[in-house]
Amino acid sequence: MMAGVVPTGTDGGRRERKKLATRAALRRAALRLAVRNGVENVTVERIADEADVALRTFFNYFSSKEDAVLATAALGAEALVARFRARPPAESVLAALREAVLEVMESDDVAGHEHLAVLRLIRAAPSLLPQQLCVLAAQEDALAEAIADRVGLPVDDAYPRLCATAAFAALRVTLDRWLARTADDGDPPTTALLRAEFGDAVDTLAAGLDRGGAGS
Amino acid sequence: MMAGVVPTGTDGGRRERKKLATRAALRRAALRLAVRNGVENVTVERIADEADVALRTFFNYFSSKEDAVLATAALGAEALVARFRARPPAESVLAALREAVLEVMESDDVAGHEHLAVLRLIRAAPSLLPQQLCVLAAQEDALAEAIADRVGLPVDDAYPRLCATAAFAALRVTLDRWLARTADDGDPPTTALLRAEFGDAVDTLAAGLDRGGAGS
DNA sequence: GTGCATGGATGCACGACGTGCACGTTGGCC
DNA sequence: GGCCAACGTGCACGTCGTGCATCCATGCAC
Repeated sequence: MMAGVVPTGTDGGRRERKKLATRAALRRAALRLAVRNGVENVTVERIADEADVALRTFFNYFSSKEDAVLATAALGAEALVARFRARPPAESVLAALREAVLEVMESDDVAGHEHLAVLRLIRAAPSLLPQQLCVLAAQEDALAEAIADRVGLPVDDAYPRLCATAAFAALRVTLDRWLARTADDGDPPTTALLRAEFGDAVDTLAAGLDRGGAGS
Repeated sequence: MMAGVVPTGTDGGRRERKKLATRAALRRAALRLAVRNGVENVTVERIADEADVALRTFFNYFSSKEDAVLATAALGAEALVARFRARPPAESVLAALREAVLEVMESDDVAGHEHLAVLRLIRAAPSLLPQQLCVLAAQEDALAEAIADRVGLPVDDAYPRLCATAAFAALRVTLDRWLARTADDGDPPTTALLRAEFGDAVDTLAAGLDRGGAGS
């Protein structure tokens, strides 16, 4: 009965596709429930029900509900590193980084909207902060490697790591301030504003971070 | 019978002192057990026993065993901010920060040794990483405020936050690389080496972090 | 010193979490 | 069709974290 119309799928078989689908369903269920009810008021059992799998199955994919919610954030961070790698090699590190950030935030795919939701969620839920920082820290490794490739340094050099860490730090601060305006003002901040703010932060890093003391 | 020789203690009464003592006992018990048996193999109940209090009492002071272990790290971070504030106002931000870090690491008080133990512990126990990053993030606020005071900027300016975050990021990278040498070599790395490494990181931040692409 | 109010320590109970284990089912492959 | 590996599921168990009621030490007023 038409078996094998898509012999093994475009990626690697039905099994793989089902796994991916289950993981995505859990990730989205977690995000949806967390946005609707607040992270604290969501149980893992509820997430599993929403994704129509058993409680036990949830733990085959994520180790906690925070992990599931932040999987969306992790996707965004991975996308950022990928875009950074795709920037023209002639661009300087910080310029490529600035453009990569804006590409991700301006992208209209579903992941972009979900990513924004997670960022807002983290601001409202301090219990997510530790794991989010951990997600960023994990991507720092990937970014450091990408930076090392770009400038032609060995991966164990100090510069790539320092640059990657500082870059994510700047991104975190900028996003935090940008999102704070969302809370204050009614309308969502524009990507143009984000471009300006993150551009300033990057310029500050590029120009040298030090300043004299005593208000000079 | 000699009541009131130390009328209310030097700080604020017996109650206050007992609370502080219990908190310190729990903090140290958690650290000691974690170092000896590994963080994963320590239960909250064991920590409470070691500190000679009830299990329930533990949760009156800390919300998790990670919290208790990292309380030591938090002390170190607070000390760092305090030393930064105490540096001569004429020093630039990054110079004061470099000296403050070295002061903390070179201080011979007990807290210094405990702090080192925690740092080593975190490297070996990924489960502590999220909360450690959270501890640092919490101190970023205090450091940002101190930086704002030093350079004479309002606390809601972007520079103090960016600088504080980047500074902690640099500190984290440097300490990580410094501690990695401890694992490789047999002997513990010297503070002189730390001074050199963190000095380099700070110089890099001060000189401007950007670099051209294409290996130029 | 005596009684009283307050705040911390403790025990208890309960829901949630996270994991090891065994079993059934399904997909992949000959 | 038949075998095998991988996945989903239920079960049990230890741990976690918290609300609540209770007991006791402390500090205070007199």
